[in-house]
Amino acid sequence: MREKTLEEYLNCPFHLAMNTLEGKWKFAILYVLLDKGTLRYKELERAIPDISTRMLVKELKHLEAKGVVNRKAYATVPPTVEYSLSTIGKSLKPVIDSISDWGKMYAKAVG
Amino acid sequence: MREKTLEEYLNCPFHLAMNTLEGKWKFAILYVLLDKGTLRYKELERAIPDISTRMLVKELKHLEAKGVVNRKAYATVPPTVEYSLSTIGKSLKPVIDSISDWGKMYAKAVG
DNA sequence: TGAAGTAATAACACTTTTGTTAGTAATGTT
DNA sequence: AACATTACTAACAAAAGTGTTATTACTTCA
Repeated sequence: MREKTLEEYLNCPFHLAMNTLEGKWKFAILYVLLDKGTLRYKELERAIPDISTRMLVKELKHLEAKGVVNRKAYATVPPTVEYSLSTIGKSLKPVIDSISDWGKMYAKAVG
Repeated sequence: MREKTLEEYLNCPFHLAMNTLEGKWKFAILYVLLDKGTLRYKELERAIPDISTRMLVKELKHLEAKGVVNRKAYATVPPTVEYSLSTIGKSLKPVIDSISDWGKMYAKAVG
């Protein structure tokens, strides 16, 4: 069997998925959007205590670029921008549940 | 409903599980050990091209400390140290599969 | 006129993660 | 006597991730 290159390791489906899950804040954003559906930027900020503007904007842009989050802007004053999960974003739910379930199981197992 | 604190966000089951999955190399280590069962340190090193000694040692220690990996040392010369997955480590397989499956699906969906 | 509100952006600093290079101990093999 | 082998360790450097602070534009409300 052929050796896997570093490229293949890092661009494998696992890491592709991890791109939308890893880091300090992505889970919180996905969790809130899964729970609430559609939220304005400010509502997201309030729903995720302690996140900085910088990180919230950065992660939203990242998730939008990946097609996981939808962004809709309205020409109001003050501005209105709504964020929600795309269809593919919503499909992350069972993955997130699988990860969380293991975490619960692990917490019990190790005490 | 009470507000979640930052602590609760970061020590939640999701992030607890992510501790054993995230980063550049943990997946490769888990993947190889799931596939091959038990491997000596040097065999792991050879099975994961481009990983540095530093990172391999560091991640193995981390995973061992989390109870995910077992380490067994023999008093030979040169040293023999065998690594394998613990029972709870093996239980990560369906989680890893779930993440990878989403990655495959995503790759098809976005082209 | 001035303050309040929303959705950002930019510059800089700090922290965490990862990489690089060099080296160690012990013994069997050449 | 020198060398290869294994499983590491330590010091330092670079890169990536995250945090802090200040600032913007526009309009409505006080």
